[in-house]
Amino acid sequence: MTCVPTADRRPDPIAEARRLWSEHGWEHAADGMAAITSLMRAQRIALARVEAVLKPHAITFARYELLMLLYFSRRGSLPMALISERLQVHPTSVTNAVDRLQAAGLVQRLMHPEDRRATIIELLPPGRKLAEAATADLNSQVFGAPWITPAAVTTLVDVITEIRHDTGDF
Amino acid sequence: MTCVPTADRRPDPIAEARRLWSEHGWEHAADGMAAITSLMRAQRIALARVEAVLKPHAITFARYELLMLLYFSRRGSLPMALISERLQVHPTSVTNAVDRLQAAGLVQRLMHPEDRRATIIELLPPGRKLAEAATADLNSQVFGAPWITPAAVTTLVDVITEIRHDTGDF
DNA sequence: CGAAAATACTAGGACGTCCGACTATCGGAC
DNA sequence: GTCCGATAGTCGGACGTCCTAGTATTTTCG
Repeated sequence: MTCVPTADRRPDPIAEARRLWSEHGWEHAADGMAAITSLMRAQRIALARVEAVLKPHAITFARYELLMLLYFSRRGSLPMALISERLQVHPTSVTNAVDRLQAAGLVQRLMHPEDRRATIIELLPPGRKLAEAATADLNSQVFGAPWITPAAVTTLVDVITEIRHDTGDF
Repeated sequence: MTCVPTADRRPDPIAEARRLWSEHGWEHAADGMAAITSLMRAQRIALARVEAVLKPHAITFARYELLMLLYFSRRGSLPMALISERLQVHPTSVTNAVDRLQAAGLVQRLMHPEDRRATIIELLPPGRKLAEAATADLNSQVFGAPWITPAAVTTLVDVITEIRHDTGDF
């Protein structure tokens, strides 16, 4: 048992909300509410941790993800539409990220040789270097750090994978 | 076993990334990377579902949460500092949300009778009405909907609660 | 009692995400 | 062959989140 009430331990706001939901006759929706609220909060916590590590590299998680996608691609370049699909974000979000990465000299826009509508984004050497350095830091300080038990990590991935699959995410 | 490859089922981008992480010698960090990436994606999916239901009410989830906090308070009013603490968001985010709620006539700013630094936010009748209507919709269409198995929902909450607790969230 | 530290809130700005609208370009269908 | 729908990207705007000041007050303490 943990959770011994101490002066500096505030009660969990989400557990409180869940209790209130039940008391108001919304028992059937209490867990769902708690799940979604938890998701929102956990995402902000995780993002803050990641961005703190990324900050010295002058990059954000959104841009890091794009960089890694290019990093893992065979030619080090991908069309924007494919980036949008893989990252599962709106095309305008990709435009936004690419603008900043390009301004930082990390990637380059090239025109597609066969489809003049499409734009190819190419990872430049500085971008590749930054991707490797940032990954080393993230792996040691966040992804591979024991901030939570390994079992819980895999459980989390499994549950979310189920959700994502059931909601047609892939 | 699910996941039979079909023409309209793209491979899971996160599972792909996890595999690449392992292949590049980052096995120790692969699960952590997958967990955080999953969290980011799941949050966006959940938020999109919630906001779709909230849209007809002309409100966002952030403002809905603030409204519900006031709704559950004894006097129907709370100081901004307390709202910031309970919602676990930055004070400026509360200012932002209150500005919009006030503009919509859903809440009201009052000055604290004893501390002239503080501001009390009071839920107005239209705000209370909207909170009830929005909750009814959310409970039936999202929170209480079988978008995922009940067991998975509670597992999700449990795991995230563990993460939140371990990271000092409460 | 008065100065320093803590607290409450707001202003301005950076970012990411999405939506709707708009311009090119590609591909079929007739 | 030409027109029309689908596709690729970008632009402008709305929002939420955070951070860094900056202004009031209140509290603490020398």
